[in-house]
Amino acid sequence: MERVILHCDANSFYASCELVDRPALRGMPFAVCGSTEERHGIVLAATREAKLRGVKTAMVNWEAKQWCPELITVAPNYQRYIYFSKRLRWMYEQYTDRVEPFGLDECWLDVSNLGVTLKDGLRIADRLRRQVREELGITISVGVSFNKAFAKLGSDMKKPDGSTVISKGNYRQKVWPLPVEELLGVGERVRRKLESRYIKTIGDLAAQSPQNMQTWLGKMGIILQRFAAGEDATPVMQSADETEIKSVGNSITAPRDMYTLEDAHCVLYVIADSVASRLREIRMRGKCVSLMVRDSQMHFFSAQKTVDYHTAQAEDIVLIATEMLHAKGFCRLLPYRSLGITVGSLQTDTRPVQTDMLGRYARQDKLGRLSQAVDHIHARYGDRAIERGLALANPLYNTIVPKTDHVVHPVGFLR
DNA sequence: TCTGGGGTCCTAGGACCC
DNA sequence: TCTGGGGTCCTAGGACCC
Repeated sequence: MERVILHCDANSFYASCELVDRPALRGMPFAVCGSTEERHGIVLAATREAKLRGVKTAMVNWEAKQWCPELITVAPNYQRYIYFSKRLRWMYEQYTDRVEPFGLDECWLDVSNLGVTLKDGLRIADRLRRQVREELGITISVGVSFNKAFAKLGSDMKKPDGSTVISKGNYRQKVWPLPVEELLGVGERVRRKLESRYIKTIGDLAAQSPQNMQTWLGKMGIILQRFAAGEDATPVMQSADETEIKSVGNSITAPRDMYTLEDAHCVLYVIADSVASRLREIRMRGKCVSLMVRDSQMHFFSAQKTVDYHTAQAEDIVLIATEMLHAKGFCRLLPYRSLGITVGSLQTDTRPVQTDMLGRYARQDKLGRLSQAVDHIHARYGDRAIERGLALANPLYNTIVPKTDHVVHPVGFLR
């Protein structure tokens, strides 16, 4: 039996949520902007009008101001977006338990368990759109198809509030003429590679042999060719099986370049504090620490180290990161534009911890209790209620707040 | 002149172990 | 002098998504 899959995409999600909360913005040129500092901030969501006019919506602030000097910038309110995202998902789950989120504002729904046809799928899509509009005050676009890749393409076709069916009867007309980069999984690099082989449309890609694609692009090549040919068989995941978190990280482009190791150390502490506290929030610990450095020429470097214990303590993370910074010769890269730390190889903090006689266990235990106390104080009296001495010593420390400024909305890709 | 942030997956080479 | 093979883990970098 044919699958019936919907892809629902909320339009200009951040901007739409802001409009619901702040109707005064209606008709005004505004954008939700991320990051603390004007110089490095970025427009996260432009007005729907900009999107409709085909103006790209992810750009740095100065660029946005050039487009539109009277632009009103709005700080993001991720708690609200998460609230809207959950409401949306709850509405989708009234139709099926197979709802797979893709970021905050997109979901695939597999409704084939209801024994429906694509035509019925379209009716569901239209009903959903109306329901979302009436109950949440935002609009979604929906693609209806027999696989996930085409459903996603469909949801891009009638914006800001429409449904599109891509069936086995019409995909050759509707999908194959599209430029290849519209396909899920084709970014700039892959597009260039394909173009050099005269593969410009999704139809061109569908016509390639899997063997050639494998040679050119490896595993990804085969997947993409299947997507293009309408042979994507990847399932929509059950709502119940939450994807496990595999890593937690933060990175920061500081308000000014970091010229000294003291500056870098300070920023690493800010980042490690944020990562560690987020790890403790989700009750995880990790043993693989990776360090990311970007120099002032925007060159990217990274290194990682796996240690033989799991931790959720900023002190451990900073220590490991700093060791790497020196061991890999990153000191020579100063000044830095950005720094980042990610902790992976996670396990839950309920797993038993190996004790030892070298004092490490005792130290971990002590640090654990200390940070627990600090977490409590932060939760009760705010993040500024208790701070590191470093905050007094280096003004850089207080200018960046990764945990609240740069919020998480992971996108699991091609599982 | 100004170039974000968080996360996942893939790849290729190397180390290590049995 | 002659120098296996497979599995697993680690590492650095690249690509993609929103």
